[in-house]
Amino acid sequence: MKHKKTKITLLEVANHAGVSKTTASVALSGSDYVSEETRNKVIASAMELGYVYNRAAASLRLNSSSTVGLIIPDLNNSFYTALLTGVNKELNKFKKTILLGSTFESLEVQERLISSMLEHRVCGIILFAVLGSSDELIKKIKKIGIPVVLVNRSYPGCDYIGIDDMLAGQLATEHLIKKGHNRIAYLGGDSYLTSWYKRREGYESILKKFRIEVDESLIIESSPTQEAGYNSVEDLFKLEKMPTAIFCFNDVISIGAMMKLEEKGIIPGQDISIVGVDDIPEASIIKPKLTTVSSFPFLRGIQAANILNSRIKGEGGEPQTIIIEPQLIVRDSCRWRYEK
Amino acid sequence: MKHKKTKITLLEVANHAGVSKTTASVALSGSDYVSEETRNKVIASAMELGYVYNRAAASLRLNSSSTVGLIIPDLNNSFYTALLTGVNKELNKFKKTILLGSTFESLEVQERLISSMLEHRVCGIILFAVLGSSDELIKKIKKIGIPVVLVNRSYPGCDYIGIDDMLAGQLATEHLIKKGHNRIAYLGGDSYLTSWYKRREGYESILKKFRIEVDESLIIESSPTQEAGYNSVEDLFKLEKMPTAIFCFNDVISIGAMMKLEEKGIIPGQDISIVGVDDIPEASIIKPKLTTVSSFPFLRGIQAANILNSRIKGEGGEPQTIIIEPQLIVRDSCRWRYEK
DNA sequence: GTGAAAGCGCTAACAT
DNA sequence: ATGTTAGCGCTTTCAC
Repeated sequence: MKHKKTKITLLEVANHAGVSKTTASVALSGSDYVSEETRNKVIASAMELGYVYNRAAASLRLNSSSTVGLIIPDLNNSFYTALLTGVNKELNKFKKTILLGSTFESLEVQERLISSMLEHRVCGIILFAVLGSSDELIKKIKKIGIPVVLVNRSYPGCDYIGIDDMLAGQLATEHLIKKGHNRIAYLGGDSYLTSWYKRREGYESILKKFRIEVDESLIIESSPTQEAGYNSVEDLFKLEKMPTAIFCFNDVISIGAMMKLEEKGIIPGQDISIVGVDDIPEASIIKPKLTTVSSFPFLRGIQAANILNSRIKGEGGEPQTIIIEPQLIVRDSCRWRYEK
Repeated sequence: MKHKKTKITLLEVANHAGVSKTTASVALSGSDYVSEETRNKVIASAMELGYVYNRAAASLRLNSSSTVGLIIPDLNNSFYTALLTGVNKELNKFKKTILLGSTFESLEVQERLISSMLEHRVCGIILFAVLGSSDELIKKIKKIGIPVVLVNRSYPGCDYIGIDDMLAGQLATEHLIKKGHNRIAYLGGDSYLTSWYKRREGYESILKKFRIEVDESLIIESSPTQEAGYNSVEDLFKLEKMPTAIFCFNDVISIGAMMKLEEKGIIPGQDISIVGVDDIPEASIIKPKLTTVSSFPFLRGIQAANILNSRIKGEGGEPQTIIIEPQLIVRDSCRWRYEK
């Protein structure tokens, strides 16, 4: 265990097997330009010598690696973890490894992360861009020539796996209205987010459909985190008249909001109705169980990985835009409300 | 955007700046063996040409990369995500990137993952070994000569960041006993896990201390997942006499158990008391809020990253064993129980 | 079916 | 302070 064993190279394997480097390489790569017999010989030698394939060398030669960069804003939001799980699961099948980066909502970190991945010669990037990302960033990656799959925003020339955010807003709002609410807040999230804007459009369109006036004071922005959700409820209390229902930008905000409401003695699902978006695992753990609009993070992760993989293999065609239809999941956080 | 731009290499940057390749390399690496003036010239050229450092080439040359392998069993367990967050946060500081792998509790996947990371020439590995891992595995990595930090088990020659599992078991059990319980189950987790065994030791030691007989039928094994926790509660119902309290192997099991209990009309924190281990974020979201013994996953992630980093830098010394003292976090899932 | 040889982009002696 | 040079281990024509 003391002496540094000098690393075994392909050449040594070849020598040991009594073939050339080329043959050894070909044999190990599984191509069938070698006889079965030779291949077995080579494999046996590799095993015996404890050969470890050097991907750095291969990457250099090939000018591309077998790693995929995945960049998400926040490891503590289960939405992203679910996405990550999907990506991971699918990429495994293609024998690709994930180079992971969490930006923690910082533009600067995101910039660094992307540079680093480019330096690593990742063969593709799945990017959940942080709030306020410039187009420059994406342009920079595209210029290098590696495929990019976007999850939360579209950009010309990139594949995009999104949900129909407007519909998400509509589903949530309509559910609330049908439960008898007409004073519905839209809580949390940032107007810089395309998704925020679209969900708001959905929200307003339904209000209009039911001839309910849009009340700007019921639209409250925040960052898209649980903590922000918790804090932003304060703004609701400042209103002369509390809403009877809240459509939250996403589930983590819903959870934060529910906690604050409860602290203030307002019981969610009883005194006030709540709908979130995403359907993260916590949504069915919290009490009352959260009614939410699923945005299928796991599924999107799988799809993102698949599209990226086909791009990496050079399968061309126009950039794809996949818009998944969100789905209302009714649980226990909304109650009937009769006219006061 | 059409023509493939041929990649800029260090040589081209050097030429453009009117210096040699070496000088360019040294200048960019931030060493101060070049004049400030030269460095600036080189940096300017690199920027202008859009140079992207090729880590594959550097890795090959250096025979080591700037990536660290992190292997965890389950991305869907927040315990691991918290650990990951800590590792990620700390590694960022050292400009290292995470090559992530989730084994999903499969030995075979773990094997593949480790091989892959070795091929990538990661400069170190943080390993949360899956249940049933053989020593061979770790031996294999050590033979390559890269440092390994273990999180859930110790192994000669490796650093280890664990918690005092026996104490965790004691803390939980004692809390329950002091609340008046004397029929306490130990639910979930697998006896193959060192941590399971140690927590059981703690559990039994406290029972003995209070002269309560150990009842084997109250010790129920399962895999360490939420779903398993949910299912294993069934076994409790089969007993002639239900326990009045449950010490769960970890928080996800507690959560699963609580869900099942509730479905059966037994209200946790009221009809039955529950204590978990880990203190994952969900513990304070679920209702009743879960009383648990914190195992400080985030902190352990940070420490693991730190130790690994110092090993990578070649800082020697004996393998460290850091045992963090778990801490009882009292919330709402345990109630006083008076003698019937 | 197999081998010889070139070269990917970088770093680190060593020389100047 | 800067340049010359020799590989790191692999894949891939192109011969045979």
